[in-house]
Amino acid sequence: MSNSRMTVREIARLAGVSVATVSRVSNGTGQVSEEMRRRVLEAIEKHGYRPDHLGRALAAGRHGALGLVFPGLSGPYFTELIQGFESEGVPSRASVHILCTHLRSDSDDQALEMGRRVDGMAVIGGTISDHALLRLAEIVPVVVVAGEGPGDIASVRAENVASTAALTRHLLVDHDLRDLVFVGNPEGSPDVSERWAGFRQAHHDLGIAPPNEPVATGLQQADGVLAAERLLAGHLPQPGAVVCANDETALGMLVGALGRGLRVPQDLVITGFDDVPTAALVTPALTTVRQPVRELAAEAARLILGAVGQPGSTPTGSLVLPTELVLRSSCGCPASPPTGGTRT
Amino acid sequence: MSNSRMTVREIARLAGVSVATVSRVSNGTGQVSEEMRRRVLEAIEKHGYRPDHLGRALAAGRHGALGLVFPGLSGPYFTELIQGFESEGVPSRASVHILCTHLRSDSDDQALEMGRRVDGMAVIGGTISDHALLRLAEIVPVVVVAGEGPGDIASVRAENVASTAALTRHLLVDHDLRDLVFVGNPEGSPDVSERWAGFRQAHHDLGIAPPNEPVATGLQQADGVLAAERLLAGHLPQPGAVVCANDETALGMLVGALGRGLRVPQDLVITGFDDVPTAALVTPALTTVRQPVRELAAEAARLILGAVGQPGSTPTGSLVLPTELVLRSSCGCPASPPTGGTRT
DNA sequence: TTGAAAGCGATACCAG
DNA sequence: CTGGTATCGCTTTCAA
Repeated sequence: MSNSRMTVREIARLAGVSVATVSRVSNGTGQVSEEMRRRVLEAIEKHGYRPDHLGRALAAGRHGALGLVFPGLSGPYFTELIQGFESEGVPSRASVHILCTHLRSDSDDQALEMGRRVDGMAVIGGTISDHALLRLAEIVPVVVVAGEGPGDIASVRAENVASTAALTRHLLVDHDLRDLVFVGNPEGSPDVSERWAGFRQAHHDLGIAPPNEPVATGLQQADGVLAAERLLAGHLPQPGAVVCANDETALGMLVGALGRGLRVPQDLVITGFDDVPTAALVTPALTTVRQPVRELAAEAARLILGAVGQPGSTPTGSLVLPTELVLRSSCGCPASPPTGGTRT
Repeated sequence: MSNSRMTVREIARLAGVSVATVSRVSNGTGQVSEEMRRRVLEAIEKHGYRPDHLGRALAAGRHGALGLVFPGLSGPYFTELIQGFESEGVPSRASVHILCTHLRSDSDDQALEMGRRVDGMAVIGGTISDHALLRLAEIVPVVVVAGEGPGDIASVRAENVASTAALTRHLLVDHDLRDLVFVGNPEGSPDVSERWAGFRQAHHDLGIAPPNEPVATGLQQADGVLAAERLLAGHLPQPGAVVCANDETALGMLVGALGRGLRVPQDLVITGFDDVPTAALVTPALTTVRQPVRELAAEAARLILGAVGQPGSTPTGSLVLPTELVLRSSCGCPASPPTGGTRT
């Protein structure tokens, strides 16, 4: 019944009409008499005809697809990102291509190649070179997510500096902690770089001696566990608090600390960033900064989709979404804070 | 310099040759004189021409893309899966489309829609209906990953039953544990269903009273933390060991237990499944079953790619990849076992 | 070796 | 309303 080798021409022949009429019926465009419509619909139904995507795309000059380029790190952050992006594409019937550059050296070329297969792209900050980004923007609408692009390429990101500074200040002032250490690699991504900046800024603003170099590590949970080992096992002076670049690392750090018999927050204060689902559930619950990841991705998709129509109109401007300080017990705050968070 | 609006015709005109020659040069097919080749290459270079993907795909009758359908759960498992799949596609210059059904009701339709945009698809077991799978197989080569398809649709999965049974037996016999509880929802996915079966089988084989109903929960870390609450907070009889459906849940359970002041494995034994990176790093290290997730995805991609050439030749047969029992300390085994694991 | 022309599958303009 | 036909960008016979 459903032969997938059906074409407009075949259906037209079978229904005894022209291809133009078939096209009109299958797209609901133009005016078609009831009689014709019935005949065509019947033939379509009977043979299970579905217009070929390639033919349609070629004629329309659109791929009906969006691209997403990310480094390929695992974890809830990226999954959330993908889903936010993808769900925004659904209404526009745009499918999503993904590309995990995964530290490969030919990432630039691959991204460029993807640029010829989609109508627009979102690129996570720090995954490909600025040069490639610029070239990409000549081909399709591009927006940088969680980072900043060169030139006036649009970007969507979360507020990092002020919120991390607020978090750090909270530790320094409200809990009177000292010797904080930052866990994360500022070189690794724009996000971490900004958080590290906020961390230092808080120290500076309060006239407190600048912190030591960060413990440069990855953003996965395993990296957090490893960092815990490096930080807590040795005979080094124990830190007063550990400010992690994201929740995953913080969670890894928490497991590492707990597994070592340390009490959190009594023996060690730990904070994260993101507010992933697990953060609120662990004991002690993780103090962190909530970031609207899904929104970030959705906003990026919207920006791109909006520019797809007008040729040459790559979106511009940079959008910074607000974040929210979420005080829980891993920093020493009472278990049930009066409010879910403080707007930054 | 690099106008993206270049077409074969333009280049042909500019180089003073025919479109056929341009095509031959840009694809390296056929015989072209050195002189012509030089002229064409020059024009291509000068104007930054790159053949349009749509035109090429339409002419070739191929999309140059593969599809991956998954439920949309977060975590290292799926990321690993995506990357394994994607990296296998790269050599064949096939890009990857993804679709997170995310429990949506129209998943079947969306998957079918995707079927018309790719050359082949991998579908995670349990994400779409058998009916849809069958229809999909009429359109493109399909393989089910981590599950079993209807009819003779190919499938690639890891060995679940025997390995979970071996793990359970280890707990029951070597550690003389009783009152084990299984955490995971057998209805949720084929994988979990098989693991639950292995869990029961071990009890049966040893003539031990069958276990209680499983604690049906999701596969994310947060679900594990929640399960810990449900299981450990009440006044219910405490379980002798918790066999989790995957590492993520187990890790969540571990944090939950540790955060409650329980000692693992002295007060509670916890095991997982997958052997994600974090599993080996936490304290105590997690006893689990190693599963070759990346290989699973790569194998699926290979199967699909192999069938793309021959029309109508959907791959068949089911491949079951071996898993490996990894004994670490969360079950009570000594911290450094002599061997990394035992082949199942 | 090279070029003219016929598709690939669908859309849309322009007459009728 | 309906049908013929040019077009989208590229590949690939088929002759020359």
